[in-house]
Amino acid sequence: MKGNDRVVRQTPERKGAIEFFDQPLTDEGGIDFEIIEGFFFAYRDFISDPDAILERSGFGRAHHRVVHFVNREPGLTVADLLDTLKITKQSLARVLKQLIDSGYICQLAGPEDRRQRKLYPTRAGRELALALAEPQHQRIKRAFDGMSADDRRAITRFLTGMQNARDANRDERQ
Amino acid sequence: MKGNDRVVRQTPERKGAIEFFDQPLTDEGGIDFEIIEGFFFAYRDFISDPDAILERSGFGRAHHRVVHFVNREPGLTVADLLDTLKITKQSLARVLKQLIDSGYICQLAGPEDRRQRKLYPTRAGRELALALAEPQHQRIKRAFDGMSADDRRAITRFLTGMQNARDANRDERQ
DNA sequence: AAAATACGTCAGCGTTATTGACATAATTTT
DNA sequence: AAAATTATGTCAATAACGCTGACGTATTTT
Repeated sequence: MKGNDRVVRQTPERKGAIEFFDQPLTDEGGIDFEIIEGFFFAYRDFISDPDAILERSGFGRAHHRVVHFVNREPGLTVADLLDTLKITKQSLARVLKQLIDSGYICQLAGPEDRRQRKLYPTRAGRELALALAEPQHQRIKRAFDGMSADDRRAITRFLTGMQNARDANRDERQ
Repeated sequence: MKGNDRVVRQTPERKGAIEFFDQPLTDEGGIDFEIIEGFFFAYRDFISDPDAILERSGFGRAHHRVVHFVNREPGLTVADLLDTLKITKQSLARVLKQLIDSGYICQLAGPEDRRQRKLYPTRAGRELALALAEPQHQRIKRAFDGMSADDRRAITRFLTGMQNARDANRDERQ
């Protein structure tokens, strides 16, 4: 942190000096605040599109993720899904149950290991996934507008680079 | 959606045919599922860094956002903050109160309009904001590693393009 | 036969968000 | 000056989504 040049002292209600800062935090230590904020706003707006659709079905973001990944990889097991989402099975339980009960996802016992529940989207489930992806696709298309192939590759690289190393060995959760 | 080539029918427990899809959703309608997922994973991991720090102080993500924006724009009013965060004042209330009570943020009546509460970070507040930004900065640096200036510009453009148009006229919330 | 695994479920809790209603102080309008 | 509006604070109830702990059941592995 820089020196005290940014510090101001005042005595509100005559109750002893309170030290506070009145200068914007901009580039202390070369930190990319623009990117940090840009990421926050971009993600929030990105997620708000499907939110509006989900509301009509009485679902939330958690349902979105489940529908998305089950469509992306039909036949994945509950354990696979937990591993992808990094949540507990108790958190998944309610959401998954609702999606199954509403007919968006169905379960089939694993052919080799019958303890497993392999998850598949129904037609409604596939249509929901597509409907939810559509506005996000449009938003991405708009953001990509006028960009070169190099630029687009850079963005994919960036998104990958921002992620934690995809763990080879699953971490064991409860 | 494409034809029925991806549809499979089975009769689990002999209870009538259930239609489900067993092929991964990949590029239906040219949708960028990689980017959609990349954004999800990237943001989740990006946010997880400060989470670990916040936990120690007993704070959450909501506190993070408040501390961040108050540091970015000292002297902003409660209304400004609500407008930036797009949450209700009731949601902000508890979080802001905790930050004030813990000495991270202080309030001063507006000099022109004394109804306003202008928000400023204390020294602890500034230090917290910097501590929270640090791991995010490192992550961005890592993702940017080996990228050209053009590439980096593309990413900034992308993050801006993904955002909703910054509303000139505030929407009135409760 | 015993242990481990995959999954489901009950019960309780915390954080963050919501809506609605109302209070207070300060400013603006009439 | 009185009335209306504005900025903020607060009480109460509710919901979504995550957590931990504990236990049950079917199936597979040892």
